[in-house]
Formats: sequence, structure tokens, C-alpha cells
Amino acid sequence: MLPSQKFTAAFSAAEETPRTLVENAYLALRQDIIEGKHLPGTRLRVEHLKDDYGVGAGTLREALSLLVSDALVYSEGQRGFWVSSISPEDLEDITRNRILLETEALRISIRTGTDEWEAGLMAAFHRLTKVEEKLNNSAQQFREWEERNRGFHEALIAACDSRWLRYLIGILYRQSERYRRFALGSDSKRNVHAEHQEIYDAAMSRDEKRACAALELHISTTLFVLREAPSSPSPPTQPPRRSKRDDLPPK
Amino acid sequence: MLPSQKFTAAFSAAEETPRTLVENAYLALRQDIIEGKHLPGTRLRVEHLKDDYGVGAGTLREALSLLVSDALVYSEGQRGFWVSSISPEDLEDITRNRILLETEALRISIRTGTDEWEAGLMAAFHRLTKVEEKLNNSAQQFREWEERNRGFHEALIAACDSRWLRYLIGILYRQSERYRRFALGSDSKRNVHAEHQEIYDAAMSRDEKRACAALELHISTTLFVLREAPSSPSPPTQPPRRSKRDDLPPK
DNA sequence: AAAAAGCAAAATCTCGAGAAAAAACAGGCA
DNA sequence: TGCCTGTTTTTTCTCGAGATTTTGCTTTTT
Repeated sequence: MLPSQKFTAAFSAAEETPRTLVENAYLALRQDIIEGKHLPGTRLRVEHLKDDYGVGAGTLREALSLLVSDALVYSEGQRGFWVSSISPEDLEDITRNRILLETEALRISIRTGTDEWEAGLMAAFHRLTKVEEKLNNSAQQFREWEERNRGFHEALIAACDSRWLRYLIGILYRQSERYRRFALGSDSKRNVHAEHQEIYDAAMSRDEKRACAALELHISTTLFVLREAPSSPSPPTQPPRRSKRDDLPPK
Repeated sequence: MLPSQKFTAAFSAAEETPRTLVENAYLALRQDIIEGKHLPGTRLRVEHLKDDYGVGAGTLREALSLLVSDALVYSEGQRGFWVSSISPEDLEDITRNRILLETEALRISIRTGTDEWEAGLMAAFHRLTKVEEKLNNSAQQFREWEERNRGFHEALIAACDSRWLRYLIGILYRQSERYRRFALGSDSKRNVHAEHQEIYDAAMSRDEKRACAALELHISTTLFVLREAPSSPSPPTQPPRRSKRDDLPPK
């Protein structure tokens, strides 16, 4: 997320207004990585990219440094930048920790949430419901759904007073978002809305245990679905090995 | 931590060998921030700092961007960089989440740790014990203790197979390290070694509940001690307000 | 007085070119 | 063929100077 919003916006959902070319390049690059325009494991050569994104080399380097903090880009001194690799193990790891952190945040939210929190959650759920009712498979629709889904999950934990917890959750959420894009459309048979409904109902009735269980199931199911996804690319190993042509790491 | 070591070294304790000027400046800056040479809330002016650290402006900017990911530096487009503020609330927040994450990691370690893990823990505890026995108040001693303490906490969770969990713990640990430096020497009356001993014993005897309880108490006590510390600086607010002289944010 | 507007100084942001390092390639040797 | 070695090419890393924005101070207005 934008450095200035690290602790304000949980999932950095809303208005990220770039004020400099660095931030501009950062947002564009992040979008392209999450959407898969730059495949996991591929090199990000500054010389080429600076033309694509219309900025100087130094500027692009700085944008890449920012992406390192989101763990979307990996770098090694004197050897350049890569798009972070993905793997089933990594996704499982992310999922496990998302459950740990998000259920904790939800627990706090339910315990301390005010009327404002309920109102926000209600609004976010409504927005999500509307787009889930008329869900076709267009890319535009998916992007809209992605945005509202993020809004719903953010609203769930909005009353959590721990800035750090929200910040850490944000990091993990964006990671899982990238995985989800790679399995686009493969979870058609799954009834996501029912899961959301259950979480929503439990949260609104302030039932901690039931809400957390529903949320855990929800996140776990995502892992299960993605694991079965046929479009999931072969897993390159994390640290780029020295090889002749390492546009794509070996294995 | 160094971008290339984000997921390898948990607390980035060991060999962080800078390969470029950027990494060099990053490590030097981080050291100076943690040790309090740059006070929380103060501006980090690129123009001045580039001379102090002997690098170009662009290089220093990149190093600062790296520090943003450690949440040690805050930045806002077109307005520059600041040392992240500290506050009692922030410390409490960090502590709460350290407990959540580190006890989880310890639980996993105890459950899955091999003989190798026990051996590593034993060695780390021995190193720590030796320095705690002859503890005077010299800065050199304290630095040595800090390093070995980090090693002990790292060894505790070394058998945790979740890279992400270790990574997140590392972020929080460095934050609390900064707070600890600000309260140097104020925990003289506390018997830290006894706490470490209890954690160690419980972990070695594979008693999950007892070990986690001891670790939680240990981390909590740190919060309590630091909260009482007289040398703790006044808490500046996180986002730098627009003020005439904001070398030190208001309040 | 307090607030708004205007001006000067400082700092940030940005780019392109040169130095240094790594990767790719080719040739020689067992 | 397989492996080491030296050369060429590509890429990263670094710096300094110029454009833009912000900031601080002074003056003017209500």
C-alpha cells in the first residue's frame, strides 16, 4: 500500500491517490503484478520497464523498492528484481495466518463494535450481495466483485482497534488476492454468497464463536478451491537460482 | 530487513552483508533509528542525510523506501520522510500482537520441533545465560545482550514451519527493540533471566501451555516495564501535521 | 488582532549518463 | 561431451543537476 496509508487503510481499499511519479508507477506495477501481467518468478528489468511505465530508471527502482515491502517483488543486491514466486505451500501458509489474524480481529470487532460498525458492515454486505446476485463471468464484473469483497472483509474487522493487526492482515490479504486472480472463474460451483451470509449473520448477532468459525471456513474454502484450480501455474522456487535464462526460474 | 532476506532470517539477526550502497545506507540508517540517533517524529531530510551517509540523493531515497517497509520510517508524497513516532498506545498494540503471533509460533515449534531445534535452543539459551550472569550497564554489554536475546527468541520459534508467521514476527520484534532502547537500564530490578529460564524449561519439556504462558508473561512484562520507564519520550502523533516547524511534530 | 494573499527559500522529486557488476557467450582443454 | 577460462554484452547501481512542490515569512485586508 502507499507508504502514507500504511496504517490508515486496512486493506488500502479506498482512495489511493498517487501524488508523485513514484507512487504512480508503484500502483500501476502492483496492479499489473496482481492481475498477472507480470508472471510470478519473472525478472523485472528496470531498463525495459522504465519505458513501459514512462519514468526514469531511478524512479522505477524506487517504486520496485516499495513493492518489496508488500512482498510482491523480491530483490537481491546487484542482481535485480523479480516478481515474487507463488506455490501451493505459500498459499497454504498465507491462508493459515490469515485465519489466525482475521479471526482475532473479528473477535475484537464483535466485542467492541459500535452501531457505526454495524452500519458499515451492513452497507458493505449489501453492496457485495448486489453484485453477487447478478454474477456473470466478465472481467469487469470480477473486478467489481473483488473490490466489494475486499470492502466486506474490511468492514468485518473495522472495529478492531489494533492498527498493527489491521496492517498485517492487509499484507496477507493482498497476497491471497493475487492467488485468487490466478484461479479466476474456477470457483463457479462454490456458493460464496452463502458463506458471506453466514459470516454476516453471525457477526451482526454478535456471536463470536460462530462468526469466527464461519470466517475460518470461508478462508479455508478459498484455499481448497484454489488448490484444485487447473489454471494455477507451476510453482517456481522463491530465491531465483543462477541460471542462463532466468526469465522463468527452473523447476 | 534486507529485501533478499525477508523470508530466510526470522529476525534478520545474523549475517546481513550489504552488497550495494543502498543496502549499506539502509543498515546504517536503521541502526541509527533504533538506537535513537534519529529521534521519533523528526524529519529525515534527504539533502542533509546524503552527506552524512556519503551517498547520492537517489540512493538515500531508496534506502528510506526500504525502511518504510519496516515501519521505522513514514513518508508522504511530495513532503518527505519522518522517523516513525512512538507512543504508549503503539507499544501496547505491538505487544498484544507479538503475544498473539509468538505464542502461536512457539506452539508450532514445540509440537513439531526436532532434536536439531532443541540443540539450537539449548545453545542460544546458553549464550544468553552467560551474558546475563555478568551483566553490567555498559553500552557494549547491552548490545551484546540484545543480540543474544534476539537469538534466543529466534531459536524458540525456529521450528515453526510458517515463513509468513516468522516474517511478521520479525517486523514486530524490531519495533519492540526500538522501544526497549529508549528505556535502556530502567529494567534493572527485573529478573529477566528467571523469565527466560522458565520459558526455556517449559519449551524443552515440550509443555505447550506452560511455555506459551511464560512467553506471554515475558512479553507483557516488557510492556509494563517500558510503560513505567521515565526516559520514555513524549509521544508525537503518527501522521505529521502541517505545522510551521515540524522537525518535531506537535503535542 | 486574525486571516488571507503573495513572495522567497528550501526541499523534494525526477531524469539521463557514466561506473561497476553480473550474465551470456565462445574457445580451449581433458 | 563436459568443464573451466577469458571476453563481450547486458543490466544494475550510482551520482549530480534541473524542474516542481512545499514551506516559511512578510505584507495586506477584514
